[in-house]
Amino acid sequence: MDNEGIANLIFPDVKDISYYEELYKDRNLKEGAVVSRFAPSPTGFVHIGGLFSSIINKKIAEQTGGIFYLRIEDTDKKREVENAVEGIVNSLKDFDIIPDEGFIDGETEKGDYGPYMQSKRGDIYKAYVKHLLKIGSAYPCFCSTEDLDDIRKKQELSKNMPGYYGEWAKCRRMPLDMAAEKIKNGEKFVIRFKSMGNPDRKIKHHDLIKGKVEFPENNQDIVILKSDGLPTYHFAHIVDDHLMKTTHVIRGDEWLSSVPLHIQLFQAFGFRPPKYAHIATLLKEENGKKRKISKRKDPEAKVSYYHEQGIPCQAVKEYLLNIANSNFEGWRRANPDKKIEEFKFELNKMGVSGALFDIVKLLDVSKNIISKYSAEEIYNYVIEWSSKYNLPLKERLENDKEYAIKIFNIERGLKKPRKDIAKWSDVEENISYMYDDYFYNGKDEYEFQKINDKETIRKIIKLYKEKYFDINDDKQMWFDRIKDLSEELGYAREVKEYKKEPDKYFAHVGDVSTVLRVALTKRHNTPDLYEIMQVLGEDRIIKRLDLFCK
RNA sequence: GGCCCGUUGGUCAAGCGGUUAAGACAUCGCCCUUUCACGGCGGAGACAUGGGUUCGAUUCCCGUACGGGUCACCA
Repeated sequence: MDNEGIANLIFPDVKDISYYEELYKDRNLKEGAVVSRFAPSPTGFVHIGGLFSSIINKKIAEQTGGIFYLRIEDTDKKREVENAVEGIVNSLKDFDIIPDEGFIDGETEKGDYGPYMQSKRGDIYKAYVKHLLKIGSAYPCFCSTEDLDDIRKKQELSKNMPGYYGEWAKCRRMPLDMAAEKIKNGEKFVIRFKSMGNPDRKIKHHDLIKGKVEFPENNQDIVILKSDGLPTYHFAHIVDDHLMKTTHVIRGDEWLSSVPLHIQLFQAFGFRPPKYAHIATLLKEENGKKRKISKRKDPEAKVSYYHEQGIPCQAVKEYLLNIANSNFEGWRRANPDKKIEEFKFELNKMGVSGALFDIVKLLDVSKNIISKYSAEEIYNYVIEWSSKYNLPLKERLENDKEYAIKIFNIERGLKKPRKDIAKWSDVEENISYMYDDYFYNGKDEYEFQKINDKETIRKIIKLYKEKYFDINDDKQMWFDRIKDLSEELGYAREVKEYKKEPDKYFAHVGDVSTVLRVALTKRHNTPDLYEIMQVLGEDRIIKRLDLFCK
């Protein structure tokens, strides 16, 4: 029995790799075009780190005139989650990340280099495993989990490097006849890569993000085909990225330490490895310590979290882009109206160590983005958001769209637009006082500021209502009248006057208008009171003022 | 523990042999002749640490500490 014999025994009906090498032609792309991919496992919804990675992958492919594709890595049946592919595609779509190839919805794939789902590529992997078997670079291993545990324990005791390698790799030296015998007897086995690496030698790797990295050569005989017949990640990566002509593998840096292995596998086939770029992990702070954002513990790990909060996708994207290339912020300031696509992204400008995900900063980015939307756009976004997360709000807005838009239009569209909405979930609270049911059902315990004596307040409001209020006044007129009112009641007409002679007055025009503001909105911090009153309209105003005139 | 990688203000970060060590978020103060927000101006706040190399190190080298990653028939 020789290598070829074992190969044929294990895979009698498998094609030669030359078939696939023929089938998948080189891509005909212009010089420098990058072929990149996002390759998640369908184990649930997209992780913020996954989004980060796909934004970068997409960007690089796009700006070089290349291809970005979506490949599903579903070789672990145990962890698979139903409908996850659809979820992934849709999440990416929300962020405007549309793959050029691969899955474009839950089940449809496009492109000439598929299938783009690993579970559908079984025969391909087998062909490549068979090839390795034939050339003596792989072998069947019959060790059970118990055997492996046993080996590990012995290694721990003798302080040897753990793993399946060298003298510990007993199946590596098994006579082929014996292996054939076991296979014929139906014994379970996996296929391992026969590593020729020597950890005393170093391999140098130039990572597009991390720069020069040196590792000992890999000497582990890792499993390439599991006993269920599916490949491990490492092996699938080699075969898929080779066949799909990936030029740049841009992935999380948890993979950095497998680079020696991957390069070795490419070499075993005589394939040219792609370029690698390893992205630093997104971290969060907890109890003063940094740690990886975890899907299980942290709600913000899930991309859906931002959706629920009503943070626009554009904001999340721009924030992430800023973490990736910190010059993005400056570019954005210089080009407030340009599309993200025009920003020139550079891998080598990425930070090598993990950044803390700063939600406060994200909200600031979001605030700025929202401030540029028109009232109509805001209305539409809020309707979209609330139809999923706040139905009563949706009904309220739709009941009187015109009124809602007037509210959103307050201090908007100016050179210095108001920036008080950071996320759609802020909106309800933000506009509540513009609606009577909220207003009258809200708390009655609200503070007037400087002027807080009930009788004085009553006097001011009554006089205002009877003598100085006219909904048809323009802004200047309106304010002049409040000044007149202030003067009539003995308050300073101008703030400056008051500051000059603070002893002469009890309060100033600002304090008087605060009384009106609080009476009309039950809060101190509101946008321009004149605009608010214009939107509220005469009836609502009179009714609210009347509360104080009894 | 082995092997990798990293450590510039509270956070994200530029700088990479000679700089008053940028900028943004957050924070504080003042101003914008009504609050808040916006905007403007200003303040406070940093090169983990010990050794080298050098005329000179935040920048280069070595060690230490701390942080992260990885060592599966998971990806």
